[in-house]
Amino acid sequence: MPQDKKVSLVVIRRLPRYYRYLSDLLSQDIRRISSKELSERMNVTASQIRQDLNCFGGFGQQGYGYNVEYLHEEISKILGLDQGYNTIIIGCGHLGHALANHPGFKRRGFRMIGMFDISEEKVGKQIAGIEIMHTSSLESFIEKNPVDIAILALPKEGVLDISQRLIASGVKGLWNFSSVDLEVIEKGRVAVENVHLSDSLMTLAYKIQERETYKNQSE
Amino acid sequence: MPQDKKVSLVVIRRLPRYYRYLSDLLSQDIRRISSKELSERMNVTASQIRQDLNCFGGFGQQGYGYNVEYLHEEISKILGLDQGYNTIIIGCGHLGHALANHPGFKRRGFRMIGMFDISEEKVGKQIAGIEIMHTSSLESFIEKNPVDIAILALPKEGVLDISQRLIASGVKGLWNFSSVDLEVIEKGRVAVENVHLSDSLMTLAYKIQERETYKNQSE
DNA sequence: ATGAATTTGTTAGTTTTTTAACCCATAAAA
DNA sequence: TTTTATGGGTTAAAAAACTAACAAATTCAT
Repeated sequence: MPQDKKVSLVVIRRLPRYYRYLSDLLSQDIRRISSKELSERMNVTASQIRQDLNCFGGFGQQGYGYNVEYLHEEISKILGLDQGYNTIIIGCGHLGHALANHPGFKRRGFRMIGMFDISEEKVGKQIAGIEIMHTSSLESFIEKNPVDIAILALPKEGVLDISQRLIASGVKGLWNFSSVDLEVIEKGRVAVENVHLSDSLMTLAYKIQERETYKNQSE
Repeated sequence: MPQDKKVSLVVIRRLPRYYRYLSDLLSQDIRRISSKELSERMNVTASQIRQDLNCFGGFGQQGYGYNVEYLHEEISKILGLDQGYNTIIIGCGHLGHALANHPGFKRRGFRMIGMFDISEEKVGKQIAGIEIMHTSSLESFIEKNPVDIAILALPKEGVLDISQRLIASGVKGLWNFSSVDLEVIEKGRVAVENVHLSDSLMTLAYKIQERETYKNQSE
């Protein structure tokens, strides 16, 4: 039964992980897998896997388990990876450069069709085969080439202005690498996914500290 | 009362965000803030802020609120940002390059002291003022220069081997950008924080899809 | 073909996380 | 100085997330 009510974000965030493990299984030529076996590989409970998948429908078979290829395909549909997304990058610093060259994206249907920067000296150069344009030509570009996703890899000072222009131009999703919480500002007007690298690093610092104190306690 | 029992990771993951907002307040010269006011800025409940902070102690004052500078300082201690961390990067591709140049890290006490790559032609070159060394000299380097954190920015094929060598050398934390779940493999032997960029992008794809269907429904 | 062993979908129970409510200390105002 | 309003800490209630349990469907071995 296909998705009677809104699925919570914690479940959604686990789907890419399932997808990843299923890809691995496929490349090992494993054709079927039970929730129990998968749960051991992933270090989660089998219950959770079954619950998660059943938010979207019954993909398995009693006594058999899940067909790896089928489930892989279904999750890709759920995530919308079969849609294809025209993607641009705003900000061609080191990070924008790295993201443009990230191998995984193209493979999953994210087509890089434009790169933008505010620096005159970068404009005209190429990154990953794409010519850098000046940010001022953002609107005219999007008008000719519909854009689904914009990757924000620019300093946070410029983010607010740019994101408003992007939304006005009809961009559907923002992948934000700057340290502002865009979803708070643009609440509901666009899909936002933040990647707060600094936050993640701070979390690591905490985990290290925690581990040290834990170690000392058990001595 | 200082931390009677283990604080859950969901709370920890919110701390960097509080820290960020407090930094902003400081730069605006705002000296005090109530949980209510902060909750409105951050789009969370005031209850949650008070609960979260009280996991670590009473930093506020009834009738007054929180002293921004003091709270900012305390959170930085909780996260362990006052410790200082010797950090190396493994893998000097585009991503390693970008991370080496990330401005926020040095400011928060993460000292980049070494970069490593397996490619002979990269060895000897400099990134962000640091000379790239060959991965084979990893152990001898760490012996002379104690390393706290290693940033893994190499293809996943090499990650398992490298992480085991890092752990054996006494590295305390791994910041993993490859698409493997290190914490599953190295369970408990080291602090791990994953940044799964592809997962994040897939989540964005889902959010876009969800928003579209939501839009259609309300028409 | 039959029975035992699997293994899912699903429901019920448990734990965790979030939100609300309230008491009392402190600050600001009168 | 007294009064009033503010607002944190804390406890209690509600909601969300997770785990366990089990009937029904299927496979696999004999």
